[in-house]
Amino acid sequence: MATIKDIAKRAGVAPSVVSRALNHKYGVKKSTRKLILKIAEELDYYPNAAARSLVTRKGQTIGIFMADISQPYFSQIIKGMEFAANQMGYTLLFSNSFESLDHREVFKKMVESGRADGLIIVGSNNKDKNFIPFLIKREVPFVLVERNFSDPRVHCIWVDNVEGGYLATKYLIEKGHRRIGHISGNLDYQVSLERLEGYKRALAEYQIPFSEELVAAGKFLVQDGYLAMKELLNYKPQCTAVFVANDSMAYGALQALHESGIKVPDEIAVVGYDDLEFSTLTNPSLTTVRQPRYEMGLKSVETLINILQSKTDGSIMKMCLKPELIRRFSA
Amino acid sequence: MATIKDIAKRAGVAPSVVSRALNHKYGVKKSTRKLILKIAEELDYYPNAAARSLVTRKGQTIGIFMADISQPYFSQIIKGMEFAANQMGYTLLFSNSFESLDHREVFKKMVESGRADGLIIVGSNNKDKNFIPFLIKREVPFVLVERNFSDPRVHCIWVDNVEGGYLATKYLIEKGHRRIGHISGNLDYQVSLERLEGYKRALAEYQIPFSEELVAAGKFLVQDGYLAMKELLNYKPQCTAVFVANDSMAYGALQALHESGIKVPDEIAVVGYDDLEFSTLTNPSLTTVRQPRYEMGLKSVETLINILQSKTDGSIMKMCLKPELIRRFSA
DNA sequence: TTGAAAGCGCTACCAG
DNA sequence: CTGGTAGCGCTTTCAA
Repeated sequence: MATIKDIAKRAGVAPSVVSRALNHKYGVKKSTRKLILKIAEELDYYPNAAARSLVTRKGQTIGIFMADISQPYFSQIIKGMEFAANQMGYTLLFSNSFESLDHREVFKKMVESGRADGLIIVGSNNKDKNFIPFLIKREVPFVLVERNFSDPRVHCIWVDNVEGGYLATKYLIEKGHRRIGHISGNLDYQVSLERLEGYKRALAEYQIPFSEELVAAGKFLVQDGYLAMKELLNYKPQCTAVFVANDSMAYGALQALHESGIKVPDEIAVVGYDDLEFSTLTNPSLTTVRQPRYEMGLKSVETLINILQSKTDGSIMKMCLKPELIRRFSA
Repeated sequence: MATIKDIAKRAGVAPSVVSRALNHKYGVKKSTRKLILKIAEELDYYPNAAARSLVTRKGQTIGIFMADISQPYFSQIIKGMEFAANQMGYTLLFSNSFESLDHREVFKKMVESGRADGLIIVGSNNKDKNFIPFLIKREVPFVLVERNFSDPRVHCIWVDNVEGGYLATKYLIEKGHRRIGHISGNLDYQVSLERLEGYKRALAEYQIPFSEELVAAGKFLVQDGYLAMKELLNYKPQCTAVFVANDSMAYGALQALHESGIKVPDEIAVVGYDDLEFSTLTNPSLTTVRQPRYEMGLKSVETLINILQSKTDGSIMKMCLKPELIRRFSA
């Protein structure tokens, strides 16, 4: 592996000159730079990341903390992140299954080791309540995705969940439904509460009384949606529509309905939330609320890199993206 | 950030002693080690990865090259990899969308920069034919996943696709089907050819003549399965079953069948390949061939780490895993 | 515009 | 068992 010294020797200059030439900095004669570039090419030179990062204390690397890379929900977020990172010459370092690991340990491995220059934290369901304050105190540059953290020093990008719940429910109401059930997510999570609030807001707007028994709680898994739907079917008079807090649970609900021989959307209409790739493939295809996931990923990385490169005026990014209703055939 | 020197100063020893104590090496008095460990704890010391990797020339990091992290197909492979890596104290560095990038450039960024100690390459559809030979010449430790590369120096882990195709087809035959269609993947890919071969082998075993017109080719996408199924429906006499080379295309096929009002499995039985998570949710749920994806990911990382740590006897791993037929309700 | 030298944090070597 | 020192490959500073 060729080093900067090898190039320097061949070119008959000092290593420092080579460094400057390679980093496109001023202070190198045009002809010398040309020579150096040529030799670097010949020697197939590529800079050693560790050496560089040791002195600059930056590795052009962003640590990503998220619950589970493998969930389809995250795929578009990752894609957006990757796009932005590639554009700006950064590398992404994933800490998968972040939920189940000790946050402080992951932090050490990522940040204290010097591997990551900054962090992006996806999701709101952190078990360590003091983790965000901890990050602030440590003065680590970081951006929160899918979470609006109230501290004014924290950069946040999230989607308006209240609006999403509102859109879904309003759509059902305008289709003529009056008895609308809701399958919520885990009520410990902020997002679940917000989508529920949107649901209530729409009902209120149309003077439809909110009824506790029309709300069944799940934990975002397919199976939960299945069980919750069964539960809702027990209440009479039966609802004619249901707004489900995420697509996975909506798949479960669709299964339950199919099993019970209930026709969708004729007898019961279903609206999901997320717009996963599979939602075009269910039977019937799922009407749902799309979150701009790709954009969230993209923006989060862009924002963080701007901070890392001090290209910001110090203002804090609080970015609330808007959800969009996607009409298909389940409602 | 505390360094090894800070600890040394406080403990009244040399930095080298601290290094040895922290790395659990011999040559440190028990009491000294204890003291050092205590101080390290107090100072919240964590080693700098760049500094260490600069001198050891190892970063405990594995580079993963794959087509697209975000495809559900890869999720289980990644999980297996993560598990093994965590166990052994290694970090995974992903190069997503490897297919569309310049392989040599990714290589530089990963290996020549010193970021990754070794590589795992997932998938067989590399556009750069000479990439594997290039890796061999460079003497980079690497493992191939989902590909049996004939060179005896290359470690490979793959699933027996011929067997998989055979299992699927044989199952249909034993259910009484005689006119069985096949929707293949892109015939440029080795896996497609192999699954097709398994299909032919099963037919031959039962003396069912192979018919070219019963094979329609797709490119592994949902839409391809949809179109291929429509195509197969044009041929009379209609087939009574179809073996589809991956689950995504099977979803498309199911859609086409549903649209045409053809009952599955009564009129046409469908078998897929991969056993994606969603395959339990289709209507009817999909009978398919499961690949041990988690295990592949796990084994690939284990193998590579063993190589990196010279824990092998130099023998080359050629590991062929067996697929398994998962019976559900589409066939 | 160039060069010499210091030093980032760590490990490895060798002498004590 | 311990300590001093060199040096990994690079950037940065300061002097020429």
